[in-house]
Amino acid sequence: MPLNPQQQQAVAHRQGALLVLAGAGSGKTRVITRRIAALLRDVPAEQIVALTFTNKAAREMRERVIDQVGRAAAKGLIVATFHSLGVRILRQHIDRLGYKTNFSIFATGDQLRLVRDLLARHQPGCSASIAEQVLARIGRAKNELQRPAQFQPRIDDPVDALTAQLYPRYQQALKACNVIDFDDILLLTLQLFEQAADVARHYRQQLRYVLVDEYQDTNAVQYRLLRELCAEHGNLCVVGDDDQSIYGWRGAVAGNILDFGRDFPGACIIKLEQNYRSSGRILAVANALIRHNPDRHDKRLWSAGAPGAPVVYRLCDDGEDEAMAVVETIHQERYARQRAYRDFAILYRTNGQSRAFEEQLRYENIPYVLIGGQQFFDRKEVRDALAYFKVLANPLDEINLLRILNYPRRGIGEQSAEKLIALSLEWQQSLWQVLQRPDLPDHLGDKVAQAVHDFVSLLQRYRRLLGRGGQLVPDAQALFAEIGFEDELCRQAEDPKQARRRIDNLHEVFNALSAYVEREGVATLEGFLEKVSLLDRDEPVRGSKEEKLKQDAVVLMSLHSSKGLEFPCVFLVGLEEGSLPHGKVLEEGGDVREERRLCYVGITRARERLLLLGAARRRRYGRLQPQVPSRFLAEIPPELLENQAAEPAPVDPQQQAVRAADFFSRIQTLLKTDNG
DNA sequence: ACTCATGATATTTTT
DNA sequence: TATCATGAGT
Repeated sequence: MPLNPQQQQAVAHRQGALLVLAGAGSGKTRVITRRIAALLRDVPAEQIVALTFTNKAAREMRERVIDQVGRAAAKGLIVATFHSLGVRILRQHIDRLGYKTNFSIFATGDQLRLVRDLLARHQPGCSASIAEQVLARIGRAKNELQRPAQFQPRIDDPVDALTAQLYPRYQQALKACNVIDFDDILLLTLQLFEQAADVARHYRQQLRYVLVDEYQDTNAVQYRLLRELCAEHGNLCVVGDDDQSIYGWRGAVAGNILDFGRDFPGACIIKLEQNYRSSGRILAVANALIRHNPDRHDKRLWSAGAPGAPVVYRLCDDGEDEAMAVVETIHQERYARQRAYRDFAILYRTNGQSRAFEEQLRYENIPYVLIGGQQFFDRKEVRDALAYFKVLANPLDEINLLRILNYPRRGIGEQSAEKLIALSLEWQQSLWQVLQRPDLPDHLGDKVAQAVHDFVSLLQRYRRLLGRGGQLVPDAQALFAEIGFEDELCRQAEDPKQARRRIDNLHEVFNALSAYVEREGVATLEGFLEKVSLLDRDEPVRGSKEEKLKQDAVVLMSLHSSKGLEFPCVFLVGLEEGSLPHGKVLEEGGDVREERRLCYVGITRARERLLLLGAARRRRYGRLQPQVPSRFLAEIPPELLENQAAEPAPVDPQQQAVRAADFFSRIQTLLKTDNG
């Protein structure tokens, strides 16, 4: 299909700043990839950098560029996430900021544990749940470019007061462990550019054409980073949609995209308003809703296609009724249009809302996948396994060292661990150094000291092995066999099934490791950890979002997760005050506009059919409460919606036969797979 | 060190 | 209402 005039204009643009306002479904990715392909004809590949927010987006973008220009022409082109580019730069130059270049990256679990430890040490008797709040404030401060010195606690805010105390200590502790957290990746890269003029100059000269996808999601640090990068050449092309800015709560600054014209005077601004995804009726609803937001780049999505089926709003009695209505419609649509299960998505505001739908889908034997919730690399056994890897790569990582010190149990109890930490503080030595001291028996007793000694020599042995370029996968497996990791998993499990799952998860880590080894020319533990901690897994791991979306199953996910995806048939559920817009936002005087955008994102996921649902009553925290329909419904002119009565549609016999057939085929597949 | 009871708490999560 | 984390008790 040829490009439309606006798309062509965006592709052809060369020098200076360019903002492409790409409405939902307007062929944004095509424009970026075509533009990169066009640039590659005039500019050496290594001077072009395209930045995305997800590894998946980066991977897809690179693939699509390669499709157009060939692998050879794309060689040297940088397509990366902000974070992976940051890590790449930091691995080269972070010593200029006083860290060692073998720094490791903390996952949120590691961060939380550190904050808890600090809290226990400096503010004993604090409720533990406060740690999460403090960590969130630290994260927000970092996203807003506030280092410990700049942090301004709001008066009369106890969490802020605590954060002001802990933030500097947190940052010190990270540095002492030679560790950086996620937000540091960007913050330290910026700091590097600001403090090391030669480094900044080097990258400015190397990266002469900068492209950014999903610009509406950039935060203050990313914005500054881009300014630094483009300070000389000014060749910055950003693509995004202010109407789809839904990460404000994480520090994204919608103002970045709104003020682009002012920030980069002379910038060219192009709007992509032709939509290639949704039916006319769906677009009409989307436009009607988003009009209610002030402060936006005015856009009006339009389609050359047909108006399509009516958009339905259905007010249900309660949550269960809502779930039944959804399932009923799935049956009808499958019957009438021969749709696959994967054509349907159920979108909600909060993950907790999935349950009623899961129950109903299960009851009807409809296959479904849940996206979100606990991620693979967040599971305890996986984190424990990774903790070993992290310590082998960076023994200064005290948090993970403590995590594995007595896991699996080896007789170094909590008392002894406390003692060791105290000694480390007293002697001003890292924990790793303390563990290696010959005089430990004097402080811990012989038995414990022996256990510590065995632990240390185990780690040293494997460190030496891996340092000499041993076989990554067999060595790792040998380590876990030696420490009895799987035995520990069995011992802790409540039932054999759980044990099996956990062991499978552990094996999945090895699979990921060997996939990494196979892919990479020079495979190192550090390299693997980097991939893992940036959530960058080239092979979609079992249970990942990519993997799940491939199956033929109804998809359940939060509105946030749905951004960037599309489905023939979308159910947007829980359209009630308190759910969407979310109650927390209403209570705390939050940003209702962002909730509106969230709703808009949900609507624009639909290609052919869109159903909006809500309940008149809902169980909330165990109480049945009356619900008020979402204000967003009132913002859509009634003539654009088909109101459906609450009573379920009568079931016709033929349809019932289809349902029965579905049921039996499910049973059969179950029987087949269960035989083994 | 493990189990059980109690009580607090309850958004969204690209890296 | 469900979940989780913590603390008392074994």
